[in-house]
Amino acid sequence: MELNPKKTAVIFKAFCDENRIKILQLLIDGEKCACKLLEAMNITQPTLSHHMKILLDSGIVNGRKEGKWMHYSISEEGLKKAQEYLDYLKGVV
Amino acid sequence: MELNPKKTAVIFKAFCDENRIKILQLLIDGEKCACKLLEAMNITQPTLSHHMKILLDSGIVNGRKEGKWMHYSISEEGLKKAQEYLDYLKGVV
DNA sequence: ATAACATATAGATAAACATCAATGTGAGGT
DNA sequence: ACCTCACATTGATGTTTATCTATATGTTAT
Repeated sequence: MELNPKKTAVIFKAFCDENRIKILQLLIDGEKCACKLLEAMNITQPTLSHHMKILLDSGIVNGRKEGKWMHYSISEEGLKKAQEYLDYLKGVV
Repeated sequence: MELNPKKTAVIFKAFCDENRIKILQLLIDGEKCACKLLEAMNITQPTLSHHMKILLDSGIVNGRKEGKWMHYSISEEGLKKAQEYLDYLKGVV
């Protein structure tokens, strides 16, 4: 079980900002490139870039570069880690 | 499913601070009063009070007043909501 | 009623964070 | 080589958050 408080906090940073929740929502139906996310969000390109960095650092989102484009998708593995922590709190683990 | 980005962010605020993760860790083995949490943490009493408020607002922690003492415990229901959101992201729901 | 205790609230401050405009980087296309 | 496009990085700014000291509130014991 993940017991390091700092690391755990970094994982859940993914979910504690309104715009990042919106971004995750957009990724539910599969991988999207940054440009698609940008046009769906009401923020500037550098702000999106900032949020994507936090999402990558959290492990909740995967990034894949293809030519000029950056493709983002939800990480099953990252989600699993977050779920494992919640299970741990629940006393399941 | 919880779809409101703002509300979802409030739930997960519980987990995105190092000290709150430590507090949740202390609550895993059952209900504890604020004074017990305080002596286990390296923060002042008002700072603990501040974090407990955020944890209550998130729904992840329950509070119960008994005389002078305030007893806190992890909320199964709150955790369930958080888990449902992660399941939703996973495409389970 | 008074004192002591547990917790909350108010107010101040510093650090962290979200945001933007401007600029840098690196990949294709001409 | 040059230009354009997609994205990242930098630097500045305002807002939010974490933290503290001081004080208020409410409960119990004397």
